[in-house]
Amino acid sequence: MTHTIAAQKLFLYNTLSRKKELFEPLNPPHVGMYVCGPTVYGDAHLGHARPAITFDLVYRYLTHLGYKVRYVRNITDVGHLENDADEGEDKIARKARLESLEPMEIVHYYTERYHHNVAQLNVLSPSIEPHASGHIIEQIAMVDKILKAGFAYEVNGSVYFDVEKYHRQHHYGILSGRKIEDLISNTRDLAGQSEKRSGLDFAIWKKAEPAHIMRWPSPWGDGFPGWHMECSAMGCKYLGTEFDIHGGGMDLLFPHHESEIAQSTVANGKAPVRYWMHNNMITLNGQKMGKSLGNAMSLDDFFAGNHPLLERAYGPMTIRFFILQAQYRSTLDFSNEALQAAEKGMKKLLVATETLKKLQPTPNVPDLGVSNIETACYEAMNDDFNSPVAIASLFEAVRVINSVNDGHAQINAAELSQLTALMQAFVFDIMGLLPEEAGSDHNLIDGLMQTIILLRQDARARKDYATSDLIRDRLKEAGIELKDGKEGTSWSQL
RNA sequence: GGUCUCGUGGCCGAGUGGUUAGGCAGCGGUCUGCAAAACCGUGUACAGCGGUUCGAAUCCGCUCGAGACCUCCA
Repeated sequence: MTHTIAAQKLFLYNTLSRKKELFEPLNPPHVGMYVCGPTVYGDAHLGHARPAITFDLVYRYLTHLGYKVRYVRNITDVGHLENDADEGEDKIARKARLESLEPMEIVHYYTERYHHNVAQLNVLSPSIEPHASGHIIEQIAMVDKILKAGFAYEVNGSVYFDVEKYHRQHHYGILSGRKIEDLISNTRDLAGQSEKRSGLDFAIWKKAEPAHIMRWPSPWGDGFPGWHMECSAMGCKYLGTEFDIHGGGMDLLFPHHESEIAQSTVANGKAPVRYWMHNNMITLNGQKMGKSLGNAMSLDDFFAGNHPLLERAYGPMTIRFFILQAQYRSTLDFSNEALQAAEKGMKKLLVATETLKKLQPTPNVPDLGVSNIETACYEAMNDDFNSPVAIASLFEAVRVINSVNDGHAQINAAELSQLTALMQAFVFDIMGLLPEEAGSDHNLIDGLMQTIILLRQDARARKDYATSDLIRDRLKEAGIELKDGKEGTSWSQL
């Protein structure tokens, strides 16, 4: 078999080194992967689909190669402040206040909606999905460790990480490439309002004001953990003090991931992550799509076509394919034209997988080059998950399938089974595309259609084209397309 | 202002020293009663200017343009 760990050398781009590196897990065949999940205070938008699908692809491909992946994707439900400089209101708490709900009602509601959306995108469920609010004890323990190590200080019930002290012994900026001198000079002056010794410092535990609902007792009084703490604490709990892959959006690179490294390094005595992976943003008219920018398009709106910029609705698989047609480290600009092109291309690919099932092998015919296509698919994926190049190769396979189906080429039995396995692996298992839902009443419709087709056949035999065209046109209006092929007429839903 | 990334044909999007990316759209052909689908063929693409090189979209420099991060964001 070609798709084994031993046979494939996987290179991935490590943000830490800014280079593509050979992937060598700490404890093969096990792989630990942590990905920053959503803060559940609002509906998931197109931007959330990017990391969900990107790391779903990583998860699926690693699994395909034979790795045993423990995939942890968290739910942020506490500590993520609205404005910050570590001064704003908690995002969840704010939403709860605005809607007069318990914070956990907000969390539950949006978590379920997130789950529903990513399931629509055929994103596999992670191995573990920890909530920040369920790991307060672990976070307190970590804050305590950092304090004891001397890299944090308590002020008035809050605990802050001392970035400058950390930087004297380690390297703050190792991930983002930032220079601490620049950071110091660029940090907003808080005009002495802050308890922090330096604007660079960040809260790892925050005192809860009396009105603050989301609060837990701690050695420093009632409060809540700082946002960066959760990933450090939960990553460590489920994947160990050092694990293989940490993923997330590029916008989390600084300060979130940089601070995670600092916290974990101090608490555990070593850098937590070997390979950092960051997906790029989805843009709208060239500008990043983001909640705070007010240009986010929710996934529900997308699937329903309810947005002024949408010419019509797009299915979840169209969005998945659209995202996979760009390499995850490139920005991807939204447009109706691009989405419609993606939709057509995907349909062509999926139809070919159906056509493939009907192909018959021919004895003693030369190879059509399926092995080359297979090799190209693996090489693309091994090159930092280059899904667009892999998809380009799959279209080569589509050409082969259709040529055989049209009788322009013949395929031998060995290649036919190789091709079948290849398409199953890459289209469905790795890319995670789903065939169009046939619907539970497909058999009923097919029965009706066969009758209609028979009647139309009769009309055509009599050269009564007015009738045959009327049938075809009316069906098209109803969403069913007829195609007259050599071996009779077939139908498909538009 | 600082740090960084990017600018590829009508649209999207790979490639990163010499060799076809691919999809969508367009054009021509085959097939078809006509279509659709499919197949075959078809595009003086690499922001501009200069440099390195036998050779640059690919390396270097400058110019212009766009974006990201530096504050919450996937």
